[in-house]
Amino acid sequence: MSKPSRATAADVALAAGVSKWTVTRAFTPGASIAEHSRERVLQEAAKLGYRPNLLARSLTTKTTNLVAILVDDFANSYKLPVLEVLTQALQAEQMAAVLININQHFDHLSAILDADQRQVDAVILVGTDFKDEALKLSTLPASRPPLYVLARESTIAHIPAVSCDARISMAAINQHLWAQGYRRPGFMSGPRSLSTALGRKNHFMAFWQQQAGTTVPELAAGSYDHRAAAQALRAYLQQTPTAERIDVLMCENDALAIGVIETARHEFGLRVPQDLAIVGYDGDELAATPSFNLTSYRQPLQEMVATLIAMLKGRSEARSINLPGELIIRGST
Amino acid sequence: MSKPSRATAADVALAAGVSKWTVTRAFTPGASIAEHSRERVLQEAAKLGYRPNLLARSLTTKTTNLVAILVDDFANSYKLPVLEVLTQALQAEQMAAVLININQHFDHLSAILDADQRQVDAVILVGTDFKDEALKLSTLPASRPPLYVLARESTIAHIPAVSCDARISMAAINQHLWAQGYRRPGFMSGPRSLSTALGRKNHFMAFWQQQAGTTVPELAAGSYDHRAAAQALRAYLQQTPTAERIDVLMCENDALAIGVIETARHEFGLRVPQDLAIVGYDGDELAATPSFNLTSYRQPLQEMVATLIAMLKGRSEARSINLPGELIIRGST
DNA sequence: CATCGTTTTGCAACCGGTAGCAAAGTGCGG
DNA sequence: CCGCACTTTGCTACCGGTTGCAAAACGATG
Repeated sequence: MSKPSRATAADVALAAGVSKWTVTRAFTPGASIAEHSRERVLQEAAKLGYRPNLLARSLTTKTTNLVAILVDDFANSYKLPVLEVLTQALQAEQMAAVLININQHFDHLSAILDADQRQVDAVILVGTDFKDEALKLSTLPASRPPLYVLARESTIAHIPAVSCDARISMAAINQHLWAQGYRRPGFMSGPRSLSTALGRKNHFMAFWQQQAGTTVPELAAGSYDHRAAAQALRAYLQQTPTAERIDVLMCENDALAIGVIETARHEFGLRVPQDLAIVGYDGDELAATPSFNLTSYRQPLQEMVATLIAMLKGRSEARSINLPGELIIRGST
Repeated sequence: MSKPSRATAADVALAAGVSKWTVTRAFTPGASIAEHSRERVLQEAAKLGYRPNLLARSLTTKTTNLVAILVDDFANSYKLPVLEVLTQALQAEQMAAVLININQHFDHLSAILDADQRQVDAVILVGTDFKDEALKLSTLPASRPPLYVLARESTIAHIPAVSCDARISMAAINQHLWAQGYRRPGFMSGPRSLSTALGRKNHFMAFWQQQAGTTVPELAAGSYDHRAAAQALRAYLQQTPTAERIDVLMCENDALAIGVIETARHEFGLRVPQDLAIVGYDGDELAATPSFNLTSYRQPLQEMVATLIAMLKGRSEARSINLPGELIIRGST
């Protein structure tokens, strides 16, 4: 009475004078149905405001067109464009994204189990990694939804990842820094994860070791948070005499780089890039503003997302892929 | 064989030597079931990796514990903390959020219909509004999921909104500006929506009209985008002689304010706050950094979200509510 | 040990669709 | 006007749970 319950296929069938199976067919692209009865059905459906219940459909088709997106790092403003591009690309494929917030109350495992119960078609880890939880992965039911990692190299065998090529990008950055005359580089790292073994840090450090025998000091922020970056820089500057300091700091991403610039300038009065040059990674829009004017390596976000979606739609083989991005040179180096 | 299909309640029932209805009861809090058989069932369920299929459950219970979150403004970095707080609060209630990207390919109406087909329990419009689409709302089926508006006043009758109180916040800001000696204020507005009739702009302008008979010029950015803000400021400064310019600019949110600061400083060489003072709105973390050091009005995000969730869980009456925030005075005024 | 109230369990029906097959309808050649 | 192939429609069964009621088991009481 007060809540007019939704019209069902049976209601439409009655109104259109056909069986409910014919109604389903009218809403199934490519189904075998006479043109005149499809029109009749759609007309009645519109009149009754009928739209197929996707829950019921999913129950039999075993596909929900839902993808879970796991995010654990809301302090990093680059997550916003990632979410934007990802949701738009999914929606273009008639899919939708369930955004799951990973934090101390809700870990990766709970999130995957939860997503699994909701029968999502896939789980995408966005710029996050399992760390030591990787081991627990084996406790997951064998029938869990397929996992993918976006914008971070996968540390877990058999889990495909789409990321920006660390080797190529670091080569471009190092070439630029070397050409600019920098000789005392430092590296600021984010969360410690197993992936560092393959990641940006190692490629960066290997270059300087080979090229000049330099051991690059690591400033460990511990997380991709500008406050953590500030803290790590503070610690380094306080315990390092001016003469021995690095002349350029490569930051694992833009969020760190921005924290570093802020702290270097306003807390230590350093000029960027004269006293300390800074390089970021991601290509966050914020870093492009005149205040920061940060040299950064832009990740090919659109292509990465397109590649990932091709995988999960089965249009392309699911395996880890590294794509090249683009070095954007600005005033911070 | 290759894909071990999920265990169902019937499988667990067989293993535990009970009927499938007993299995359901073991997973239903407060159901009538003997303790020993509950344990037996849970034990077998664990062994088989069984977890109830939420799709099937939702089909009969008519509740999905899914909420659609509609976002149309990914350029505004304040959306990230909003999403963080919102998803966390939902997850604490065993709910999950479907993030829907509103853009030129996918408008509000399509999003609501889509969410409706997925049987979401509610739709939350985050800091967005219908504008002229409000009219089309009547074309929605009467049985659509309940709509809520977060962080924006609702322009549509009967749709509850939880927002930051514009009257109180603007009074605090105006009092501060007046006390600081500013007398020639300007106002930068974002998207034109019907809600402006009730919103920040009118409260701001009304004060200056009453207090000093001043008509406040409006700099219309058209959207909450720092580039649009830059453009609007540029247009204003270029056509206004220095002597006639405003001495303080109230921006409808922090994203605009940041664009304004950037442009004023780096493009026009203006000092903030000496040549032009700036006030923002939201309390975005980014605005707190030394580079911007923006005076802003912090929205009570946690409380707003808690209030909204109380409404949609039916714990509190669903009606529009305005909550007070807090003026944070920094160096930009 | 019969009786009665209470807890626990089983069952038929249903939620709203889809798969796959069988029956009915249609058009065309001979 | 019949037979055949092809299109269209209807139907049974099922997806994996939940609802609400009836039957069974339990346990205390007289």
